[in-house]
Amino acid sequence: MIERGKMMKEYRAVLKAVGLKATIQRLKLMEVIGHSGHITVDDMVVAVHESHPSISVATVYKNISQMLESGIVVEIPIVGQKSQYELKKMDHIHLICTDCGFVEDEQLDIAFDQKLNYAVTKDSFLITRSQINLYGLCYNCQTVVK
Amino acid sequence: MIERGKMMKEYRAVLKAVGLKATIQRLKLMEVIGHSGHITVDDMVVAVHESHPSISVATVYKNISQMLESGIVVEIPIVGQKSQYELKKMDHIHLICTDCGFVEDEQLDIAFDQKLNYAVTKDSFLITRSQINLYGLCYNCQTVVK
DNA sequence: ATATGTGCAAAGGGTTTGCAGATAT
DNA sequence: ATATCTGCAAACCCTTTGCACATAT
Repeated sequence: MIERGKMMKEYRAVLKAVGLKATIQRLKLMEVIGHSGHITVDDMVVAVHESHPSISVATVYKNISQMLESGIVVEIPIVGQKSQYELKKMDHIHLICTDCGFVEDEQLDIAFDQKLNYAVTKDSFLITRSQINLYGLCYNCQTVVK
Repeated sequence: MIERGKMMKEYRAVLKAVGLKATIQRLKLMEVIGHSGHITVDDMVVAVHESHPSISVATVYKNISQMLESGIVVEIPIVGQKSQYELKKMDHIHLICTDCGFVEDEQLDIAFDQKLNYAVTKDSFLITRSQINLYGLCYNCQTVVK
């Protein structure tokens, strides 16, 4: 589990732990993802280019795939939009604004967890990961006049 | 809200209600989606072709878009897979098997709803739709020896 | 009658792949 | 030293678009 805003050294350790070499491209990528919280591939490419203009799109894709496989990055599929990606952390809820697209994290509390376990028992379904997305309007988009 | 297994006449009414003409292509599509529960675009194309071989892929895409816009069909984005689509019904939970890909519906109960409302109040976030996907292993994939 | 919808084929855009040269360990 | 990684460009999807013909109302 990685927390937001970790520094390079810690990303190095994370990569090492899953057997991936700590290349500049990978470190920049993790920095970008960690800093943003959640981000699309396109935005990753743009952001990474700011500090390392020569990184290729292919490299970004290859690395995202590897990081997904190794579990250090997680996909957030979103209705009507491209998926976003985030560094692996505790399961939590996403509040997704259908107007501006902003994604906010919300802690998944204990009562919720119990609820999830209930579903397990009931259906003989072994849950390994929960993905809770609530779509609606963020505070800004509720109040701003269009 | 549409229930699974409605017949042609009812699909006609649904289409009329949102101002879409009741073409054979659309009726077949709704039938296929309704019958399957949840289905990918590719599988829709295959299934529709069985009863109506001349329907074009472009038509399927155009119709899915329109049905999403008009709200009679809903997208289910899934981690690491293509999105699936279902006819609009009450919000519910999806149990997604990460092994065989099977998607099962689970009723969203009242306690859950209260929880969602709590998030609203707390964050001034106006929820319009909830999407809860639980990933794991279905009963079959837990027991089958590989 | 006419506004919509369909099918075709071409265009578009995002993602993947293969390979030679570069890099981390 | 060498297994792994990067960048490039081509290949590959899946999805969208434009247009002439067909269809639902």
